[in-house]
Amino acid sequence: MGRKTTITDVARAAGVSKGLVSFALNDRPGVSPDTRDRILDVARELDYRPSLSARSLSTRTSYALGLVIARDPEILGADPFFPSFIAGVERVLSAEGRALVLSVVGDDAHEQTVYRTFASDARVDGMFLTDLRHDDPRIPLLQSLGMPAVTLGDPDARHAARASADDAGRTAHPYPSVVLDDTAGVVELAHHLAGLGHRRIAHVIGPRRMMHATRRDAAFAGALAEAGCPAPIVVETDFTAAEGAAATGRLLDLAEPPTAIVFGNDPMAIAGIGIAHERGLQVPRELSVAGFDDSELARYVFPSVTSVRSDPLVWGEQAARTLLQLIATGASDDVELPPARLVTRASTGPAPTP
Amino acid sequence: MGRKTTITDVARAAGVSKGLVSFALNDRPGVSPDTRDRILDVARELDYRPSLSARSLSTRTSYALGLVIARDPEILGADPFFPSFIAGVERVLSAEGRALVLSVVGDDAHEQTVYRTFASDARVDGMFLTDLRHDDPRIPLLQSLGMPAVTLGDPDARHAARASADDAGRTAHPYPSVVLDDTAGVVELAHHLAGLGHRRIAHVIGPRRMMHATRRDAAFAGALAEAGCPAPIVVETDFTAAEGAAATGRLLDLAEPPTAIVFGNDPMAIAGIGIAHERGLQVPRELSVAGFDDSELARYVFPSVTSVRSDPLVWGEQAARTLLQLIATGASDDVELPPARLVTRASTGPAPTP
DNA sequence: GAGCCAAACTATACCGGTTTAGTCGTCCCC
DNA sequence: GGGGACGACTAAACCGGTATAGTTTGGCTC
Repeated sequence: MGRKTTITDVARAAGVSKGLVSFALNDRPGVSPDTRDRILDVARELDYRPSLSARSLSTRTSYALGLVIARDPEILGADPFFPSFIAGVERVLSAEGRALVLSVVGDDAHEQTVYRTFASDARVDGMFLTDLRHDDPRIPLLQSLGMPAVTLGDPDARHAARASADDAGRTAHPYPSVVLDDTAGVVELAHHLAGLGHRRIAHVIGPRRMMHATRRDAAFAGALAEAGCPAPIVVETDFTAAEGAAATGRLLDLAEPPTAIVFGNDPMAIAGIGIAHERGLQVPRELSVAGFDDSELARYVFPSVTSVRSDPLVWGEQAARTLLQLIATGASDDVELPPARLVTRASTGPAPTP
Repeated sequence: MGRKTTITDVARAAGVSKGLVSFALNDRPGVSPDTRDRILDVARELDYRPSLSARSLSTRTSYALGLVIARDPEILGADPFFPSFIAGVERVLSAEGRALVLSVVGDDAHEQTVYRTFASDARVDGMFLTDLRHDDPRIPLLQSLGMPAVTLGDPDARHAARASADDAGRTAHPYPSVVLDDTAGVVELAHHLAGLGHRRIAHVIGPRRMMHATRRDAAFAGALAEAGCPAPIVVETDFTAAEGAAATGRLLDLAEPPTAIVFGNDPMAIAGIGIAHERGLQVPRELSVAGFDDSELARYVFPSVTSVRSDPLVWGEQAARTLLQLIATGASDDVELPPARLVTRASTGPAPTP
């Protein structure tokens, strides 16, 4: 079987130089319409496909984007966020002939190495920054590596700056962000629970070093205060169902256990319901439970789980689009997605009367 | 800031030709020990890293492996198999300086395109074939594209051939396979349920076109027959919690509903428990439920779910190793992993007495 | 009709590696 | 001491594109 057809084959068949073929294919000026058409015809006929590696070498572009996930494999499996996010990214990339290079790392040290390797190998043209952390070290790292990136959420914690007098004074972050305001849904949830008469409420959040954990914590506590409720009991976890279950156990062991528990993701909420049932508590009659992300399973457990719907798929799509634009034009605006909304289901109900 | 150091820089600094540097770095014969050491020293000092794209171009190797997942994003999120599998693959690849290129596609037509594109762009050096189908069209496709691959499970359905007289006569499959015998766990499960006195048993399986679905179906039915039980009621689903729930509903509506339901994955099992509870049925007192894969959540719902533990992480590791070996040496043996084992938990119990 | 300019096209130098053909020197052997 | 073999190394071709400098062609101007 013959070799793959190269640009030289096309040039020879069309009777022109290979430089001109390159021009025609990347439709750049300097090619007469007739010639261009002829070249394109020949290329199609020979089923010519430019070699990615040759192109990468001369353009210093890899036509791929990178995603490094720094979570324990175990958690990754339980949390539906990333698969959906990836699917959204893919939807955009595959249409553009680009690929997604994925890396899953356990520890932070290894994480740095992967970012460095991706950059120095020029394996990707840009990266997605998820699970943003406070003063995220990856931002200066990527900046020093000259690697374009897009962040999921605003690395400057604009919500905090908003309260301060000098909003304009905040540090401009170097990368465009795609923001999905999760606090909106959390606030709705706080009002929902307060409205149901709950006063002793617990908030089981993800790792504090991740911005979304503290951001939601602040939003939830703030909204409860506004509604005249006491501050929630906050428990930090690593997002695993195991820690969600453990946290629930500890909360229910308190002298005055909460009447409602809000979890940072759905798997933890489902595990929480499991613990409650194990102890013979009725949900929501004796304990209300809510989750986050609104995964498929939330609808199908018993009772179905009240959750805050963030849309990882759309988030992925938009992040991919933003990153591609940044790479192509050198600049890209921040994008604000529709805020997360509360989805009320059967796991939340009126607070039990004492 | 200066350009990246290239092989020419190293050659100049070491006072040799760049060809020799290449030899030294890929430790090939024809370089004197002294010179080799000197070159390596210089390379280290200059922090030289070969350009991936340049190397790709001249060696026709991309140093990346590909995984195409043909599942609906929604299902992907619910099923923890892939994230764990990917984490396992990554563990091996990152140590080898290779990357994983991922693609998530919804429909089959698009699937073909992605395989073709990966091949014609030479974006990957080999591919993982998961969710093997009967007479899987991807095998001849990849073969015709000259793309190395490794299959998860045996595409020849050896378990069927085993029964036939002429075992040697079966078609030799072109790709090495990494087999994790899931039937062992399914058989254990059948005996477990039969031993508990269950007679009316349902099996909610995944899509029939996937080999593992029919394989497990056959194994389960066979083991039940052996144990003197009637044939199970089989329901085909798409692996979503939604269809798992729907199937459960239909089964419980039967005039003689099953006393035990076995599901093809854990999310469906959890959804099944949800439906049972919704109808006021006690699990396992009135209905026993079992899942598959033994995901984290299975341990933490109420009641905890009896499941068959397949080990996606190990599967991913081994598949990566096998594929790398195939690519490097041109041949690789099939690998047999420890079989899946039953994990008994609280969701299965004695059959209710009529 | 000489002079000029732009458009269309060619030739060639890259990109940064690998690989092959060829050069040089040294040791060995008869 | 001449010839062959071998080890160490260099020069240059090559992978398949893109980018740039240079050449041809045709039309327009005065």
